[in-house]
Amino acid sequence: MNKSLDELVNELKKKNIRLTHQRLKVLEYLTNNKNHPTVDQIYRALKEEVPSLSKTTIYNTLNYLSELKLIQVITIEDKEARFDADTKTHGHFKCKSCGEIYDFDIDIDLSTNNLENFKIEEKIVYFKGVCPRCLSKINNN
Amino acid sequence: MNKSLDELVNELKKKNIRLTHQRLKVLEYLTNNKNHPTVDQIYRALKEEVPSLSKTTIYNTLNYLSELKLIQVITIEDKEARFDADTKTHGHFKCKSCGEIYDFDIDIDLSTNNLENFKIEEKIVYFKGVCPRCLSKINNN
DNA sequence: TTCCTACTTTGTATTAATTACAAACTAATT
DNA sequence: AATTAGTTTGTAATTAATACAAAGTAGGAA
Repeated sequence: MNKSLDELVNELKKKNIRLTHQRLKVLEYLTNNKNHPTVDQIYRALKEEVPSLSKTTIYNTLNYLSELKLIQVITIEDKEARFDADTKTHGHFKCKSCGEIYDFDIDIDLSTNNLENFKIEEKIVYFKGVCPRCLSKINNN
Repeated sequence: MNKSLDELVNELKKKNIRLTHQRLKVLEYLTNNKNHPTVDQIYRALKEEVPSLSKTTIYNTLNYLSELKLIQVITIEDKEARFDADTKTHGHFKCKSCGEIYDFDIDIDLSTNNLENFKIEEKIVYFKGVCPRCLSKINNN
């Protein structure tokens, strides 16, 4: 689902999860910035508004929210984790040229494999290549 | 492709890649152990036969071989990279209960998404859940 | 409103995978 | 056998992420 901030806040309230200023800010940032930010990006952006903010809090909050399935972790980069407020199953495409990460729909049924007796709980799909913008740049040179 | 050690060695020779004892041992280990080992597992296994072996060499070799597309890196675990001598596009299923990683075929065409103008070079598919062995254990308790 | 307490935040220290680097070594050719 | 470009090795550095304990606070109780 692509939930609004209000919907997310209501889910937290329903689950009796303490609604701290920091958690609200992180959720707000993620719902407003769908560009799959890293911990460091979130930290640097929020540090201005919340000067006391600690990176550990960002880690705590993001880990907690992803346990609660309110956000999604993306590890398409080997090094740094990225985060996505959109928790529906969808693919991520990483452009090897500009580094941008694009969402894409997985409209086919991925479950028809040789995994008959497996209980599938998560489907993670990452594609890598070159995005249209970078392709057109290359072609115009 | 699921290549034999000989085939891999021939590919290295063809590409004029220096055939060191260490590289051969790493390739040999990967072709004999299809259980997606980590750097540390490879290191500990080969250290006995090649006492001088350094972990940096393992990293160097694995990075080099994956650049050459002779092996595949699996980052289904956030922490540690795993390696696979099978370079054909296939999925990896991780059992959340026992940690085992299973290969599975991707027999459907994954390219029919909203990625019309993208140049797709790599398709990475990770599923997570519970494997049949663990499921039957749970059911028998 | 004030108090209380369990939960949260924060900063620092630590962990652990990976990379950087330079000196010693070696595969493959001359 | 000599040469050399490329490789291995060990140590040090990097860096994302976690552990931990002290200080702070949300939210309910009195």
